[in-house]
Amino acid sequence: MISTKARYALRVMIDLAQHTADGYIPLKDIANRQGISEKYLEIILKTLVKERMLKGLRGKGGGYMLTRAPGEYIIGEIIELTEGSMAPVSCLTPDAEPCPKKEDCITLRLWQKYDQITHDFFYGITLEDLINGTY
Amino acid sequence: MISTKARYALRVMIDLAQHTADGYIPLKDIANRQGISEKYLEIILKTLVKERMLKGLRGKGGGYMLTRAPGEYIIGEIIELTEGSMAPVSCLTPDAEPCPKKEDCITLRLWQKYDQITHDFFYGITLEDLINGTY
DNA sequence: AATAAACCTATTGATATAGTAGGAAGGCGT
DNA sequence: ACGCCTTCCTACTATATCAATAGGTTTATT
Repeated sequence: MISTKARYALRVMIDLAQHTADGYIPLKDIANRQGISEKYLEIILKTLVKERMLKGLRGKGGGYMLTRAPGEYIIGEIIELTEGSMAPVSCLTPDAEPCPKKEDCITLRLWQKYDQITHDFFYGITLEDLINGTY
Repeated sequence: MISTKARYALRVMIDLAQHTADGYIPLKDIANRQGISEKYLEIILKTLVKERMLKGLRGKGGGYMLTRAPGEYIIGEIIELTEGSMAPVSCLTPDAEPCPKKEDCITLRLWQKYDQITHDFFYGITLEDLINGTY
């Protein structure tokens, strides 16, 4: 189940994409529009800034702003960034130690296939697609 | 992320399917073969029995047994039974109260599509497919 | 009667989630 | 220079879920 962190992140990105013309957007505005606690959003935006998904400017007239065009943001990237790996089982996470039962595991292929499907889906859609519904 | 409950359940079902000729299989045998704690497996098998996925027989010579042919078990059913809904977000679970922002929600369609893909994948594979690799 | 097995209720420790609190640092307008 | 606004940073907390454990009761077979 995808947690609020990734869902909120996505909603923030959409919000910013819809207000690119307005320059820097304060966190307060986003939080109000989206009905999310300011303090909690702060944590989420912190990671997005750290990963250069968006930039923040402090002080009066400051706020947040996208660093790329909406079409350049992959939905899968945003989710993985805030949520961690989307792997359906722990043995398929990037940092998982190789499973000793790997060769005999009948379910491994199932999870791998589902992992692939998931990846293909979320990496085939951009923020622009999401907003325009072209997917 | 799919939890151990559903993953263990699947492994138990596979184990039982591979030993259908041996009559009732004691929990201890399954736990030993799969390397899972007996006590924890008990909890999982309890739900599977309650939902008629398999039947248990008490007493000496007892154990667990499938109630259908492996081809009659849908993987998605087994997962949902042990894990609860596979919905990617809480607002898409069967018992979710209708979201007030439903009409404006830009991400709703994304989650619905992914939910559909997930459903199609796991409901298109049976226990028999899983064992034979025919999927 | 002894034994072996499923069945049942309750408890625990660890971890993740969602959110809160308070302040420090930086940039802007007057 | 000063005050204001806003991001940035560290730490804390309550709640829920996950994974597992413990101990006992019932049922069937030999």
